[in-house]
Amino acid sequence: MKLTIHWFRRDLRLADNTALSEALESKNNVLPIFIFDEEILSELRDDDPRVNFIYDSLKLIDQKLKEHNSSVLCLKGKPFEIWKKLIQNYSIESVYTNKDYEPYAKERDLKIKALLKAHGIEFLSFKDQVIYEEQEIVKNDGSPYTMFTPYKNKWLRLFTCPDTKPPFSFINFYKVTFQMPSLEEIGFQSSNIRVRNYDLLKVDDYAENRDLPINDSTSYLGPHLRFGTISVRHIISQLKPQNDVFLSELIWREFFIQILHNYPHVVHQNFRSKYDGVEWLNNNSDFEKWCNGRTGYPMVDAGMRQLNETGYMHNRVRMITAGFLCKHLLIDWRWGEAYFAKKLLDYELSSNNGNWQWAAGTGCDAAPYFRIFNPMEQLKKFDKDKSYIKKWITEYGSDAYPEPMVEHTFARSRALKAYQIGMN
DNA sequence: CCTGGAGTTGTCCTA
DNA sequence: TTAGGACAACTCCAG
Repeated sequence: MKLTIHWFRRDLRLADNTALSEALESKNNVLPIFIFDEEILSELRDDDPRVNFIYDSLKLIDQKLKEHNSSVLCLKGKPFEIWKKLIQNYSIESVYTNKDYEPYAKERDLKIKALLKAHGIEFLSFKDQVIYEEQEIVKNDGSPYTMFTPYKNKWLRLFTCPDTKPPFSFINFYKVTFQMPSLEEIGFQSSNIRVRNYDLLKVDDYAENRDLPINDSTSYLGPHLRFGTISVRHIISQLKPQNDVFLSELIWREFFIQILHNYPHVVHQNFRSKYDGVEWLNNNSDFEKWCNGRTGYPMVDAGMRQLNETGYMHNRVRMITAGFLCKHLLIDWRWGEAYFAKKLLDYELSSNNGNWQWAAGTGCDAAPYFRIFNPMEQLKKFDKDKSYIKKWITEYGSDAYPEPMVEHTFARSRALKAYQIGMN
């Protein structure tokens, strides 16, 4: 008996899943699989909360399938080796996936597609993660956008509310129940930090609250978009006309996905080489203070502590902490980017990279280099009653809280000078 | 090809 | 107290 395989990656849901729906319409039974990729996992701590979240999400899918005498086959190893074994053990006709736009994933998929092809197996991938992908929103001459506003205008001009996939019958799943390995068997243990459930109702207050870090008014959609436990089509189909500011943020997400695809050099280099000459100080002990939230600037420290303790950080505070690292401490944005990548539950290469380059002033459509946030001004504006900083800095106001590690005016003019000298 | 308007999220100084 | 301009030009993009 021939099988169709649906390979789950970052689309960890049954509802409104493009590739899965397509697979279930093929003539064969569908075996869903997931591969815990050793090459990615080996970089992580053994209590990484994101692995916990992936595991929990798979467990939910598996439980649902088990109600229908089916299951998810969970494997661990290097994807290429795993696929070699799968080809031997099963009679596979085709493999269905949702497209992934990150450099590592693109390369992985190319290799596996070639491997499958050599065995006469079809590899199909579908647009699912985004509304418009890399080549769909382009300038009239066919080249990609590098500025957000014209990109967004084109996006909105083309946009029609997407159809979500209708519910399906479970009858076409392959009727085998595999036991799911435990988290420990995968080499991980449970984490104290948890991904929170999303709340689409919060989207209504987004525009007025997005600048106020104390208002717990965020939707917490980030990790769910990252791992596909909700579909972006579903989110957008729930939006009202007055949610335009929130929609804008989803368009930013697609803007940076598109930038990463079309300009892959941004992963390691400045989008604008003009700034390649900026000499970073890259002081290790300064960096450590920033990481640990002990800079002496409460807005920066509160943000870093929120990140360290919860895996989340408010949008406004991400800008302030990032700007502080690049401008006040003159530390290479890549250091900060790597730290956020390690800690953020909603870490996404394209957005993280795009926004760090924005903060550093080296990116496409970035903040001008001379725009330097004043952390005390930001505190006055966005946390007037100091409730956010007091929430995260318990020793605030006591001797235990450090003095500012660098004086603002001095750091500001030092940064301006470094950028002016480094620019070409 | 030329042209003109515009560009996520600020801050500081001066009048 | 507050409003306006400087910061620094440059590149992008549509017409």
